[in-house]
Amino acid sequence: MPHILPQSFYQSTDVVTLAQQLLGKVIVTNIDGIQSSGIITETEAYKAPEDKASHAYNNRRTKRTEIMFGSAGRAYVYLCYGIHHLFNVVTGPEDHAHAVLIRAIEPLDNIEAIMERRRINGLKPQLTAGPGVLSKALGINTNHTGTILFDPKSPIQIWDGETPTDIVHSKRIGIDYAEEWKDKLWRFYIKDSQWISKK
DNA sequence: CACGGGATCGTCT
DNA sequence: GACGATCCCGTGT
Repeated sequence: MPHILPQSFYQSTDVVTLAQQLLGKVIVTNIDGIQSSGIITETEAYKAPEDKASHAYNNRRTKRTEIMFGSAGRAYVYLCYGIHHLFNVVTGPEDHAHAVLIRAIEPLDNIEAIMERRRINGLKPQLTAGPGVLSKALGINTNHTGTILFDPKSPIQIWDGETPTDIVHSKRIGIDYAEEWKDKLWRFYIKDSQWISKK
């Protein structure tokens, strides 16, 4: 039987390994009375304070980044380019501003609702492959920042799933400004999946 | 299929 | 006042 991931899952100090372990897990949302879910197929690790690609680089604490310094297993959702809501999982002990950006999912339950939210009719990668579109597909927005992911009563939860056999490691997307940190192979995706934002 | 650019707004300087 | 941890659509090949 599948079970919800406990808070202890998120508490590891090794965010790079956690990003890989999240592949195959299942995000379940219960938002506006509609339940839907998807299998995580692509992730990226962000490791403040040293990681220049992280919003919390150099332990920069602002109203926006504060949640990343809190306890593990909560959602960090922020607005990107004024349009897209990007969903992250906060990991590590308190005061370690680690997070995993979820970049793509494979639609699982209530695909009708997912297609309706996306205004796309058809099961193709553009439906849920990409950090902005997966949030839209599951109904996630910035108001969900702080949501506890290990509570079955929460609007966003993450459940156990099938562990993938082959994982591809690659550079993170869209962080060219991060100098030496831009070349870290901290983006991970399931090799055989078609639900990937970019090969 | 590769590219180039516009959309759009909260956040931080 | 500038700029994104993006996406989509238009153009040209």
